[in-house]
Amino acid sequence: MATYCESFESAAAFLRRHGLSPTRQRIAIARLLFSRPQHVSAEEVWCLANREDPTTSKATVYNTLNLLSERGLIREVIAHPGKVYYDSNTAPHHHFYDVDTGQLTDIECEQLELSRMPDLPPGLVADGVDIVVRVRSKPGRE
Amino acid sequence: MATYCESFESAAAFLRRHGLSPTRQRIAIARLLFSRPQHVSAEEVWCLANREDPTTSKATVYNTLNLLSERGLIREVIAHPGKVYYDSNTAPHHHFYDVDTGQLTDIECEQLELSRMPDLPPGLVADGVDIVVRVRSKPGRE
DNA sequence: GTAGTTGCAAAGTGTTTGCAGGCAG
DNA sequence: CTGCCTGCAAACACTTTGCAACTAC
Repeated sequence: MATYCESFESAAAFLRRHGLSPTRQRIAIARLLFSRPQHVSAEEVWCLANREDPTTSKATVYNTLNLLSERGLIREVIAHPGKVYYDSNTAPHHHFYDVDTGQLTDIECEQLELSRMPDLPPGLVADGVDIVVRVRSKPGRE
Repeated sequence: MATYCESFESAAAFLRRHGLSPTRQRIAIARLLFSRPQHVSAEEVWCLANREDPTTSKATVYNTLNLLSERGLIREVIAHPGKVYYDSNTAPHHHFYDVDTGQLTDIECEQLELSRMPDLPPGLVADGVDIVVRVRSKPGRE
C-alpha cells in the first residue's frame, strides 16, 4: 500500500523503497499526496508543495507526478478535457465528477459493479477500467 | 437519431432542424461526422472537412464541434489527457481505448452492464456515465 | 439589409523539454 | 566526486477568443 505514517523519515524511506532519490521537493510532494487519499491537479500539488518547501518548480512537480504514476503509486484520473487529476488512492475504485465544480469524489468499488466484462478485441490486453459518473450541482438544464 | 442519408440536402436540413445555419463548412463537417458512427479528434475533422471544402479553419471546426456537442448531436469522449475525441454515435455505449495507438472502439451497451448505481451525493444529479476500458497492444510491460 | 458565421492570428491553458547549476550518496 | 535532480524559461499541443470580412436568408 502506498500510505505511510506522516514522518519525514517515512516519506524518504517510501521514495527510496521505490527507487527514487528522496530529495527535498519529492519528500514534500510525497507527504502531501500520501498524508491522506485525495484528488489533486498538478497545479494544486505545486501550490501545496511550495507551502512545505518554497523551492519547488512546476517542472519538478510534473516530473515527480509522472514518476509516481509510472510506478503505480498514484493514478491519473482523466475526467476533464485538458486537465489531469492525480489520485493517491490506488485501490480499485471509480469517481463522481462534478461538471460544475470540477470536484472528484470516490465511488467505493462495491457500490458500482460491472456485471460483465466485454470481450477484448483480439491481441489486446486490458490495462484498467475507468468509470466516471458525471454529475451536476443544479437540477435544470445548464 | 442523428444519422441521415448521405445527400447534401439532408445535411443542410439536419442542421436547420437543430437550429444551425447550414453553412458550407458546417455541412462538410456534418456530412463527414454522420455518414457513419466514428471517433474523431478535432484535428482529424479539420483535415477531413478540408478535403470536402478546402476553406474550413480550425476555429470553425472547434466552434461547430462545440455546438453539435451542446445540442447532444455528438458526444465528447475524454480518454486521453489533452485531447478530446468526438463520437457521432450518441446511443448509450462505452469505449475501449488503446493506450498505444489512441484508437477508440465502441463497447455495445449490452456487453458492459452496471449491476448497481451508486448513491449520488445529496443535491447532485447524474449527467452521464462514461466507462473507458484501457487496453494495450503489447502483452508485456511498457 | 441584418444577424449570424467565417478565417486568421493571437492569446490561453496545461504539460514537456533543454540546459546550466546543485544536491544526494 | 559523479550522476541524478532541480529551477527556469522556452517550447509544445490543443483549444478559445477578438475582430473585420463575408454569407445565408
